This record gives sequence, structure tokens and C-alpha cells, in this order.
Amino acid sequence: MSDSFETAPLSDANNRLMLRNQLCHSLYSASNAMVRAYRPLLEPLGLTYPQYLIMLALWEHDAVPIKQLVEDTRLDAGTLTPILKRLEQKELILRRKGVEDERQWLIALTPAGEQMRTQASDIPVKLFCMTSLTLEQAKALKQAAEQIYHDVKHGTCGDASG
Amino acid sequence: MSDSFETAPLSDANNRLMLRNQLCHSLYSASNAMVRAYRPLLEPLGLTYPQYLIMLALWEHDAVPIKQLVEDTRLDAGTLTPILKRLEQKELILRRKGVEDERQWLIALTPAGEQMRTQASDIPVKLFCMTSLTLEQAKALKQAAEQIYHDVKHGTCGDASG
DNA sequence: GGTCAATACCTTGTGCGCAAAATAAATACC
DNA sequence: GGTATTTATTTTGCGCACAAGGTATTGACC
Repeated sequence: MSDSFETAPLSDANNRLMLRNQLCHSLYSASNAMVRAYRPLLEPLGLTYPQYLIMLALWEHDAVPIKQLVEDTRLDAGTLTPILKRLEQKELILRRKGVEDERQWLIALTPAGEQMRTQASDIPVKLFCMTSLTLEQAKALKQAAEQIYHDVKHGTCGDASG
Repeated sequence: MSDSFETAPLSDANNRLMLRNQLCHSLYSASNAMVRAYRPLLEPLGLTYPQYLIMLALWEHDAVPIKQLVEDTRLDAGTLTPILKRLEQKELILRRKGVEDERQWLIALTPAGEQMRTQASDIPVKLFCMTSLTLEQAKALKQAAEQIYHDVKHGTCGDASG
């Protein structure tokens, strides 16, 4: 009945299975709500959240192979292909065959894609202002989320279970 | 170049737009990785993660209207409809017309659906064992994720932006 | 230099996530 | 008791997540 955590009453399978005790459910619904909150902010740019992630990556490193976008955005390669097609249709990016390696496609910003960066610059602050998180909470949350991502990324049950 | 947080260098639009400084990206990729990590655990039950969420909700409160499942699982009503159809096909749940209100459907577990609870009881621990989170970190993460969810759920920019 | 494995990327198919619109039953209001 | 509004649920349409399988180029090794 209390706000016990999913792993707290290890001896009680009933409690462990309760939705309110599940960190993963909080994480999942927070992530979905966050993407929903981005929508009105990204709508003037005509971008979805995953498309925005790719633009962020390109504003840091332009003219990169898809392989690097996969690494930077943490999106699946099979997911990226259709997203890149849509960004190309919006004329925000270009695709060029790699010169050294013909398997590679280099993704580069168009002038319109570069200019969008200015319009996007206040989005992170706007979103943070929607939350009541303190900077310390946000830092801790980011660090813990990073930890989960790296721990769980390749699906093996580590030995840090104690 | 440092591990500064997305809101830390408020004066610097360049830093704010960097992927590595974005809490939301960490949250998003952690959530996706988490769902991926559930897959092998849920595969023996033949469930996806959202389907599992519904089962968790029903193991707590059986024979409930869809409206309550929406509230408990935090899934969209339009999302629930097809998921419930699949759970019905697997004969884990039943749909009955509500007696008092004919608009309502009551969702109830079948015996097979109830029995699945036993097989599921160790899944939360197995997933937690994949992470290297301490209990304190996990509690703080859950609390912060809950806060984000509630703050951002209805998309208004609150006055707690300081 | 031909075979074989690895690499970069694309395609296909299934299942969400969700906004917007539709349907249908309950309720409010006159 | 008939009309309007609200409420519970479904439908439609688009985009994403991702596993599995396919294609084509590269590089390794004999």
C-alpha cells in the first residue's frame, strides 16, 4: 500500500508485480509523455521527436555516415532509413554516396537544415520549464537513465545483482 | 566538452542542443532499451511489454472497464483497443458488456490469464538484476520519472521554471 | 584472384503511440 | 420526452521500434 519500490519487498511476489512499484512503468510512461510534450514545440519545425534527434546529431557532426547517426542517436538502423527519407523529402538533409566506401551513405544538412538550428535553440529550455525538476534531480535522473541504458543495452544479466 | 547538463549552460545555445547534454535523449533511449530487455523475459509468456502492463493491471484489479486500464497502465485508449484484441485472441482475457452502463466493456482475466501471474512473478527481479542501479538510485529515478510524467502529462508550461 | 566472412545499409512485417474523427450509449436540460 | 452535451470506446492514418532477412561492397585469407 505504501510507495515501496519494485525490488523492495523481494519476498513478496504480489507487491513486486504491482504497477505502482515498477520503475520501468514510470520510465516508460515518462518517456512517452515527454515525446508528447515535445510535439507542440516541434510542430512549428515540422519535425517529430526522432527526426529532431537526427537534426541534433547533424548539427554537431555534419556529413556523417548512417552508422554514426545510429551511434549518436541510439536509434536502430532499420528505423533510421525511413526517417532519413522523410527528412530528405523536407529538404533538410542530403544523401551522398561515400567516396572511399561505396557502401556508406553520407548524410549532410542542406542550408535549410542548418538554418533550422536557430529556431530550435530554445526548445530544450522550454521543455525543462515544463517540469518542476531541480537541476540536481535532473542530473541524477540523466545519470541513472544513462546507467540503465548501458547496463541493459545488450540484454545480458550482469553479476551486479546483489 | 564536459558532461554538462542540458540546462546548465543556459547562455549557450550550442551546448544546450548537444545530444549528450539532453536528459530527454537519455530517458528516451533508456526506455527503449528497457523494453528491448523485457523481450526475452516476456517471450516465454508470449507477451509484449505493453501487453504485460495490461496483465499487471488486471492481476491487481480484475473485471474492470477499459477506462480504468487506461488510467492504470497510462496507455492511450486508442492504443489499448488493438492490444486487448490480441490478448483476447491469446485467450488471456474476456470482454463483457457492462450491465449498468452499456457503453462500458469489462475486461476480465481467463483462468489462463490468472495462472500466468505465477510465471511472471520473477520478471521484475530479473530485469532489475540486469542493471547496476542501487536501490537508492532506482528509487530516485522512479520518483523523478513520476514527477516528469505528471508535470508534462498535459503539456502546459508551468511556472516552476526557475 | 577467387572464395568467404564481415560490414553498411535497406526491406518487410508486426506491434505500438497517438491525434483526430466516428459511433453509440448515458446524462443534462428544457 | 426530445434535443444537446458528455462519456466510453473504436476506427483511421501516420510515424516509430525493431527483429529477421536481403543486397551489395569491402576486406581477409588462401
